[in-house]
Amino acid sequence: MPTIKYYLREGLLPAGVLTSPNQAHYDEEHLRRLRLVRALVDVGGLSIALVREVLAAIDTRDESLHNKLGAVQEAISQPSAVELDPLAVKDVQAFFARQGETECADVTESNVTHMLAAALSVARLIGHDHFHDLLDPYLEGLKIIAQADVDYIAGRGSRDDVIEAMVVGTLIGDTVLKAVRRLAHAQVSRAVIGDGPVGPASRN
Amino acid sequence: MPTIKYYLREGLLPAGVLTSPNQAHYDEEHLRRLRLVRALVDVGGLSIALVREVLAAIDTRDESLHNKLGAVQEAISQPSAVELDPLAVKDVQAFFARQGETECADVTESNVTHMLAAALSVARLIGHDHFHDLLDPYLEGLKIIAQADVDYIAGRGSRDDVIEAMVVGTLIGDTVLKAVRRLAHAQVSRAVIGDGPVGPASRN
DNA sequence: CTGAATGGATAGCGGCACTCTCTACTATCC
DNA sequence: GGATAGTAGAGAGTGCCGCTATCCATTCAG
Repeated sequence: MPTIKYYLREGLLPAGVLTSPNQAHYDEEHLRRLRLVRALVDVGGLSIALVREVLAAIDTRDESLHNKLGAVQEAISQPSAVELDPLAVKDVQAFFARQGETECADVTESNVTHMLAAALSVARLIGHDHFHDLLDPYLEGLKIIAQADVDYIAGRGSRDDVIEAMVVGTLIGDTVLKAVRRLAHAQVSRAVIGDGPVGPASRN
Repeated sequence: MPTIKYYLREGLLPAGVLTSPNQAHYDEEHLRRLRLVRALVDVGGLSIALVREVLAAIDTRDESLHNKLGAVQEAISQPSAVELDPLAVKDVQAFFARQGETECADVTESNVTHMLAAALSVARLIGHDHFHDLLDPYLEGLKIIAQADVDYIAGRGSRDDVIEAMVVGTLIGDTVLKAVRRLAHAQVSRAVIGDGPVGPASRN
């Protein structure tokens, strides 16, 4: 309960309707919002500040869904102070070019592309200078996944539901994806070199 | 530089060879390890404690690659104190059954399955009680991705390289995957409702 | 009228990732 | 040989973040 007060103070939850100077009323919408916040924090691993940004993006009324999705994506893709390797930047640009994407002259323009370039930069730094070869198969697999995401979102009724589904689908989806990827790795690994189940795996 | 001293103290880096009581020598291997640590922290977003676990898993000599992969996966899948929804647990079990996986009687046995169950639990809590419909298409896409990962790892020479590639591929791969997924979303979104580029997207 | 509870605001706490400082020593340059 | 600069190692301190505890005035129930 004190946590809720804290969230109210931080502006993550709208203030309740004051029925009297010391009694505020919170409706179903408040509860829903609270659960969304908890979901973003617990599963998405977002900081309070980031949650605030995401909520702001959600609450902006006068934007197209497409833009809103973009805003949410920007918000949840922290910049990470890694310095970019020019070669990694080139990798990203080449990837875009291959996909017939818009030019993407400046990778740092968007947090998402910046994040991608940063990841590839670090990969290079560790000596993995062909990590970008994975981009194409990744995209191939992700097209299937993104299509499923869109279908899922489309199955939602109201506009509010769609927006929330976008956020949830993106953030919880990331976590689910991570987990299922681990399972897929385990499956393939078992098929190739396998011995015994991977599940509990002897620690230490 | 003080950070390196800190990492040494925390046991993330092996102590250098003391050439004299106040002079230690660090070789290429140390540098490589340091860069790996920075990669795990910066891109993987792991805490110092988690990095220690991952390194411990890497450094354990007497285990099969398969088990080592499992250990790393366990280490980087934080439990998250979300309480599990029994229905979500059932979803996970049904998913396993569908894939002809090992029984998976206890979801909490592995951090990975626990993570998956936790994510689905939270989804249910927010009213998304059909999120598990996404599991199958996710796996379908991820099979392509996992295959690419395995091919990538197989292209590495020494055993040490393979192990590191596993870790890097898993953790940096997660980040890359996240970013590319955003791009795929943007692509599909543009195709469906699109207007204008998503990239910079007007914030606020 | 009294006691329990609430909203609002301020201050405090615990954990984490560093960062600073201090000591004891050594290697080096005049 | 002596002054200077540099390093290892260890403990304490710092800043931020996400809460949590306390306080006060009000107010509602009995």
